[in-house]
Amino acid sequence: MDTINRLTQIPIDSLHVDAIAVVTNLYRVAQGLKNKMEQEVLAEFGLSWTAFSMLYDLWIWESVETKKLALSSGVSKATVSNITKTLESKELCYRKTDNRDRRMTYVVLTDKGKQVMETLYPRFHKGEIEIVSSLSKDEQINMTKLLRQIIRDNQF
Amino acid sequence: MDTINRLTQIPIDSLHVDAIAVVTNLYRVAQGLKNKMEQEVLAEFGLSWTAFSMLYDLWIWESVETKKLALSSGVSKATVSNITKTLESKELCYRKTDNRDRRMTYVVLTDKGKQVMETLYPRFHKGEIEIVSSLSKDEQINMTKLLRQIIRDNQF
DNA sequence: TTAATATCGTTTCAAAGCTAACGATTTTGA
DNA sequence: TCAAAATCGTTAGCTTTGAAACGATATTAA
Repeated sequence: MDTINRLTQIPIDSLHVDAIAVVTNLYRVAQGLKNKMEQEVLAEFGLSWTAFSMLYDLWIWESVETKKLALSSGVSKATVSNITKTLESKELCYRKTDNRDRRMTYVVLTDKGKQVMETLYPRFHKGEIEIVSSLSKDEQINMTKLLRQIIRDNQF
Repeated sequence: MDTINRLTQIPIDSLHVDAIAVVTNLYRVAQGLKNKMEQEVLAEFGLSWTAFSMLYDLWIWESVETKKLALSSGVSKATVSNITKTLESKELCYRKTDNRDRRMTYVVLTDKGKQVMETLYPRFHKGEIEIVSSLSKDEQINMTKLLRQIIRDNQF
């Protein structure tokens, strides 16, 4: 077969249609996920998806290094700097430089931040459940397995 | 069982851990995907992920209504307006108002835009393949099936 | 010891992105 | 027919985002 795709000029048998489908649909779901959550849950609290994601980390770990926040949320350290500044102005967290290594900064959750998460999280979780309720429990587990495989191999 | 999660105060049997895992890992992969592509492929062409996504639509359909671009990319119409403005300044596309309904605007790919896509797309596609190569062909197909299920049920 | 290198977080600047308000156009309904 | 409502894309004003440059601190190497 020497059939050539009209647009890409790539031979059809070397065009990985399945790979395209995975990437396209993956991003579409993530985008929909983010938009839905921001509009239906987070807007009321004046939080962006990333801001929530950081607050969540702080909720779990109490205090987290700036660098770890960036890695965990998949954004640049500049973004972490900006967002924690916003969160700090809302008194949801504060910054604390490490005395042992004064280059490092810890971000710490305030009591107010904790209270916000306690009322916010149940609603967020409800949204999560709604979104993936299209899948059975087994399908959810399988999906997670495949996603983790991608994360591991690409070091995301 | 009346065990209560320490943080959330939600009874453990009503905390849908599988749903959390799906959402978390899904977003992480999408974010990694976007970052990798923007850094390794798109940066060289001065294009963002969304800008590329729109150019791709234009490449396939030649001309697309602004509204459809927004839906397809999952961004607001204001963003489409901004990005097409940027693309227009780079002479990769131009705008054309519909004569039948003068409220509507079509975005059309220029020859230069077409040329850019012809050299850019093969590289982008290579990146796509790399990223999902962790999965077998069957796993890719299965993943797409599950993702489409979510998209359909949530109307993403 | 001290100069070079590395690491960390912030700042700067530009683009991306959203909501809301707006003007222009079309459709609807009385 | 013609005012009210709906629809479309842009603009205004804002936050988010990242690359690069920057200062401060720590580590390494000679």
